[in-house]
Amino acid sequence: MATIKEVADLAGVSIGTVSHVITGSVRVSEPLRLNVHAAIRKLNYYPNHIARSLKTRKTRTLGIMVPDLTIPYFPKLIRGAEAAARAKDYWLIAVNSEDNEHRQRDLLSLLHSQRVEGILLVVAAAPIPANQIARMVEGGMWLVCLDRIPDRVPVDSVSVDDSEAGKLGIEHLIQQGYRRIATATGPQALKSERQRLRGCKLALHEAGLSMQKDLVWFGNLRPKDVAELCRARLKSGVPRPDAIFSTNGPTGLGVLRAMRDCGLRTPDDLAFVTIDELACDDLLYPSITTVVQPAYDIGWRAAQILLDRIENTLPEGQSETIRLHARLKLGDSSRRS
Amino acid sequence: MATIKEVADLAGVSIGTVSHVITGSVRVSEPLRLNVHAAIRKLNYYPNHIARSLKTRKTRTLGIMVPDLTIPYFPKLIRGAEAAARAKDYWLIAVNSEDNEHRQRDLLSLLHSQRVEGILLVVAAAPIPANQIARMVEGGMWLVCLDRIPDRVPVDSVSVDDSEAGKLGIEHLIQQGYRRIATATGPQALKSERQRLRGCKLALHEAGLSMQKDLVWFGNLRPKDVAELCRARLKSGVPRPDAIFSTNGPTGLGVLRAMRDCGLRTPDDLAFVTIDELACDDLLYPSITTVVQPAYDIGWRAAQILLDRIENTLPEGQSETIRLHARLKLGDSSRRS
DNA sequence: CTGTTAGCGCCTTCAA
DNA sequence: TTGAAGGCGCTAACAG
Repeated sequence: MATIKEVADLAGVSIGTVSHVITGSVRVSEPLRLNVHAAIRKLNYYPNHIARSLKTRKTRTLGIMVPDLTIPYFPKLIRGAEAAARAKDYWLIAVNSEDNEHRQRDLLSLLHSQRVEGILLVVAAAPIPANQIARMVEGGMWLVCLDRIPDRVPVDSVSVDDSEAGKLGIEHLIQQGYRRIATATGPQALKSERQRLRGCKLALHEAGLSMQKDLVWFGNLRPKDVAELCRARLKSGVPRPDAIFSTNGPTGLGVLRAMRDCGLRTPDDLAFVTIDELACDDLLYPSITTVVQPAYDIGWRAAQILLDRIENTLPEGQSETIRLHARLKLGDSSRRS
Repeated sequence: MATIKEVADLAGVSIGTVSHVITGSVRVSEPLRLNVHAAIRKLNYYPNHIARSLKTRKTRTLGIMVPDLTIPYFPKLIRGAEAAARAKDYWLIAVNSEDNEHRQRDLLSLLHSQRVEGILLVVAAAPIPANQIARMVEGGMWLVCLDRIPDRVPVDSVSVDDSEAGKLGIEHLIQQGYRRIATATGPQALKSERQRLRGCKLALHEAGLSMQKDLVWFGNLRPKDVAELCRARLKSGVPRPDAIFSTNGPTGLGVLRAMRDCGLRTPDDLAFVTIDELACDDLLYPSITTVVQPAYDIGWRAAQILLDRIENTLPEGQSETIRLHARLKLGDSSRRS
């Protein structure tokens, strides 16, 4: 691969001049500039970012780590973050923790070693190793948590207002006349899931109902597992709920599969609402009522904060906490039966 | 951020010794080794990959560029590639071209500048700038094309056997008794789409049918546009097809939306088959018959080839061309009506 | 305006 | 087994 020296030799100038042309930091006379550009093209020269970064101690690169690219929510997050990064001439590299805390640790090191200037992190759903994050921040790396917010770690964070999202869904079901509402939720290691569940409880209480123990179904983020769990609940002797509320997308998918497997139809047999849009939910018949998270915005806002941190335009010593509103998208699955 | 020098000072050794401990390339006595490790931990030291790469001229990093992370097919590709990379202790960074050729050019430069050791590329669907790719390869960058294969560029490539995939779908519909089959296809700038269409034609001919001009619907990869196109076709005076075959996922989504909007049900009103799995297609009612591409495998194989190139274990001067088989996944949407 | 030069942090001979 | 030193390719003073 061509180096700046080869370009300089071919153009008959010094490497300094080539560098000036490339960075545009110093004026260079037109003829030399053209010479240099010609040489660059002829040699198919690409500046070595690695060397540049070593020198400037800047990479203009952000990292984003998500648990699973195949959950539609995360690509949306990434697109939002990417747009914000690009607008400030940063670029974004994405990596995948697969909800594995060891992999998360390794990838955090990797990103750190690659000297990304900041990290957008959706923590892995494992028992969250708060110290991984704390160490990172102490190590001088800017970090913004998205979507899933770790407990007890003072760190910038952007997510949907989880409690509100849960409340929104349950309130809607209550308003539609449902009373025996089951809640299917994900890993309680995640604060976001706990908060959503809290929102559900709140909504029930405000309506003079209580959250029945046998109607809270603790699942995980694997639709297959959730489906199995739900099939058991839906088949068991006890009276069926008249509605199911799911606190996240993958869990919701599992619920829907279980309903299909049990031959139950929504909303005729029981209503269904979920937090997080399911892929192609508009094509499902009947369509699904959804508490929509502003995924793109969350990614965008988080990247904004990260960039502000990097460029030092945010007051230090206090962390930003942004909670965006969820929105109810009505479908047929929660029609009054 | 701590440097190797600080670690050396704290541990009371030279930077050479620290380097030896880290790389493990030279034996270091146990006590010193422990000293060094203690210092590393105390300083929260992360080796600077940038400096290391500059020195070793190796980054152990692969890049993958896809057009759109929100199309479910691509994350699967990425996971496969990531698995293969990880197995050889490489890591993979993903970027997004948004099917924009300018962005593709910039990102290719960026990846090159970042000195990734090879690139997995799903080309943007724009009029494919073959010279972008050729230049890259001439510039000494290893490149493997996935899924969408550019014309006339000798480059390693891995994809599904497109013609076969098209043939598979149409043959199935014919076998189910459908005769008036419309084909909805994507951008013809993509060789893969042309090949798939060719496969369709082939299957029709072999069955003694011909491909009618008014039954080939040229769409794109935006479901919204496709839906509009299809609505027009389905409403127009001419007799409706008795089946629709879509040559890719996003196009297929558009077809389904159009059918829904027109109040047409599958397979009662017309049958439907698509290449590429739709998200949660098992939940759609009725379920969709799909020509499934081995997405994970494609990513995996492509990364394998790329790594083999990098490690120089593949004969030079000829390019690998891998075509994997598609598989028919039966659903209800193509039941004999 | 152009050229020279001193590192950025690390790895890797080579010598001790 | 350990340390010293050169240099990877580039940028940013600084000198000319």
